[in-house]
Amino acid sequence: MSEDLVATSTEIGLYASRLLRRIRREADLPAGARVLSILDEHGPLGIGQLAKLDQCSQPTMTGTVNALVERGWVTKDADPADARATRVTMTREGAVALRTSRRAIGELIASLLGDVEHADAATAARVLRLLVESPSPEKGHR
Amino acid sequence: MSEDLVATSTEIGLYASRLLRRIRREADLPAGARVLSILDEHGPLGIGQLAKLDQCSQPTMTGTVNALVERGWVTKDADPADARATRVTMTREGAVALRTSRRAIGELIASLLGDVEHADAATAARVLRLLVESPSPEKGHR
DNA sequence: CCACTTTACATAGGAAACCTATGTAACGGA
DNA sequence: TCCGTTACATAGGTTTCCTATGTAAAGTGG
Repeated sequence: MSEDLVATSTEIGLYASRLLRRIRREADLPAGARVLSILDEHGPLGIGQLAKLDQCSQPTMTGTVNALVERGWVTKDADPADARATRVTMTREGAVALRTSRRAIGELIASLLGDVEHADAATAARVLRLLVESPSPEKGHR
Repeated sequence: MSEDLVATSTEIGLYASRLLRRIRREADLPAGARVLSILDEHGPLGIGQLAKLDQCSQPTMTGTVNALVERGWVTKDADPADARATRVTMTREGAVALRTSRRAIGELIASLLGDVEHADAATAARVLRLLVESPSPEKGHR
């Protein structure tokens, strides 16, 4: 593995960390925003499925979803086929909130990007997506 | 402002958020790692200067530095020229810890990158750096 | 049809990494 | 010398995550 690549990767980690704090401060990226994104993409899902897709623990997702319910951005209904399960569905207010949040963050980042080539921004987005979605390197046996 | 650009920017924000959580879980990126990076780049600095460079509040930096002192990764000495100020200096153990942490994160990300072109990874790093370092868009007056 | 495991969530408790507001002591200029 | 500024420390709170564990419904083998 090239030293250069490790160095570049280190930078990505470092800057991602600072960027997130900046977004949290200057826009406001609630934990629930990610969940709304997932529901927008996949439609109604259960708590466990949401947790898996967002790569967090199930209790964390329970809490996040409850917070979203209180805000009126999603509803929790019983799954008719399985009394244990829950179906989390985005409400119309949730869809509005998602659009608003996306726009705020998008515009913040776009303004910070300044005169960066759009193609370079797209490359960055693609690389980040890959980083998030690629499976974990197996450690040890498995 | 182009809709496409806003969409790309939104993705960058979303993926940065997920990436950071992934790094925290799979490598282990202590809050202090960023401070060590800064000290490595700039040499000994005061608390306030560190806070400014890391873009966090001064109390947060006080806490982070104290934690680093407890771990033996930095020392706090009085500034001989100013009794109020503190000089935070990285120790040899801190330098080792920084190298170790960088390597762990770098290798994690590099392995996740898989067969992404190195040039694309470098572009992503450059874009992220810009996002972190470009000044805030002025909101309103000043 | 009755244990027994598994699955889907909920609850409890706690840790990390931030923040704002405020206090204290030294510095520095009028 | 007085007073505003600067450099930190402290207090107290929030957000976002975690592990461990409990509960109830759903499958499953005998």
